[in-house]
Amino acid sequence: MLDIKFIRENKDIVKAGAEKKHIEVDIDVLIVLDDKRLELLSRVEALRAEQNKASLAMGGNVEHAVRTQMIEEMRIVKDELKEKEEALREIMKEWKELMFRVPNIPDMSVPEGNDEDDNKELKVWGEKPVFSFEPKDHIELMTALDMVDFERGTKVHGFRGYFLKNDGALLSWAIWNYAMEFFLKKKFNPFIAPAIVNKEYFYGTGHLPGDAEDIFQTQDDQYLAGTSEVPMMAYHADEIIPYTELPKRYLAFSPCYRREAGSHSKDVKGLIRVHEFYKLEQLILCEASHEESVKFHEELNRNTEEFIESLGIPYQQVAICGGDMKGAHVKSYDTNLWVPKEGKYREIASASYYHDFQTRRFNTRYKDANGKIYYAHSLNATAIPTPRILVSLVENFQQADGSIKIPEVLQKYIGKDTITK
RNA sequence: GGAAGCGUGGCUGAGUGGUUGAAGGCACCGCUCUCGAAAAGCGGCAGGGGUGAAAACUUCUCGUGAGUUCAAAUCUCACCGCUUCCGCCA
Repeated sequence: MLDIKFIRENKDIVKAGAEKKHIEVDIDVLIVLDDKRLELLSRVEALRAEQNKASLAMGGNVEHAVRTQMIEEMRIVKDELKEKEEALREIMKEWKELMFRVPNIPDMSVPEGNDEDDNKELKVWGEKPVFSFEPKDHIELMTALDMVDFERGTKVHGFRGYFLKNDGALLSWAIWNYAMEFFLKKKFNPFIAPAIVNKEYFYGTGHLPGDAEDIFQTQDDQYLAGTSEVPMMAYHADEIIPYTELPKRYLAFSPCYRREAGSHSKDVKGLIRVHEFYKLEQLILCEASHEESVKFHEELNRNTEEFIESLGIPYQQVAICGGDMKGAHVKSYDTNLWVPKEGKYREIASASYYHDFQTRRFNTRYKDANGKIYYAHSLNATAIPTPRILVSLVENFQQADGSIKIPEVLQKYIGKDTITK
């Protein structure tokens, strides 16, 4: 959410931002609506002031006749007040809907573009493996090694279902344990977050109203979070944090649920795109400074890079272009891992910052050294998602005999150096 | 799931229709006193919005929402949450 005052004073910047993101929203209509809102608001307040004044007078000793007359007068005020309040409510409904659709302004450094094909490659790391044999995909590899069961997964869970089993399960635990140790060295507080979250908080992160189709819903009007960003941002909703406690640095683990509506034909097989997965997420709340946001954004992104580097998987780093960016984001980097069988990089992690766009919606503020109150800045970045990471892991480290070499850093967590039959 | 009770400021706790945004206490921040500290005394201390250059004026918020009333923290209804007891349960 942007500040309505900012929107009024910086119409052109806001319009240009929406345009860069290819998001349609009529700022002029919003401002006309806001004019009406302010007009009604001041009338409502004037009427209330009258009412309060009379009420105050009537609290004291008043002659009966005067009192009766006052009540009569206030009846008229009341009728108009009711009418104006109703009108204001109607305006506010429309106003809020529009305000939720106004996107955050992308940073100058965000590349122009329409979709993910226009994302800008920033760097590549690692040597792509050269195989002396025809490499297999992760489905074939993991099935042969009895690490995964898609057939029964589909039987039990439905489309996109899977069971991880044996070394597949152990490898997942190894990654979680290693990742916990790795990221906690970066001074995060570890959390396990709920995935069932009240609907209102999805507006805070920007997942609603835009992505409603992609979110599972319970019969109690709670939604299943597709990332712990939602519960972790909601954690400090409606709070004023003392500046001494900033920055807040959280490493949250949670299951993640995504309906993948609209991607029915994409990645229908394997572990790339599933409805239920697990993710360790980095999240930071910091003071309201662009420089701080940029600093932490680079840091979070670098953490992810370092983690992937320690596993030894080749990756590509891209800056998300305007047209591929979500409404709430100021800037995003994606980390894409090499998938040998597909011969391309696939997304594994995403690091973004939001300035105070999310915290305005969550009403998460902090008090600085002078006692002044500001909306905090928020950032988040994937630490590691499972099981998607297994795709690149097993495909890059497969051997001619179908076994999989375990990256050295993971070996102590799984107790072996190779997964064999 | 059933029953009873309860939701007031950072905490505690008064307040059952009219100068109550809310007494008192604690915590916190200034100042006085002191060599310093403690104690004591004095003062300050919620957040949001509107108009305004500012001073200031004004409005909203006592779990949330709706209602009754000229007027609601106080009355009514619904919802949410908490506590205790029973039931069920990893």
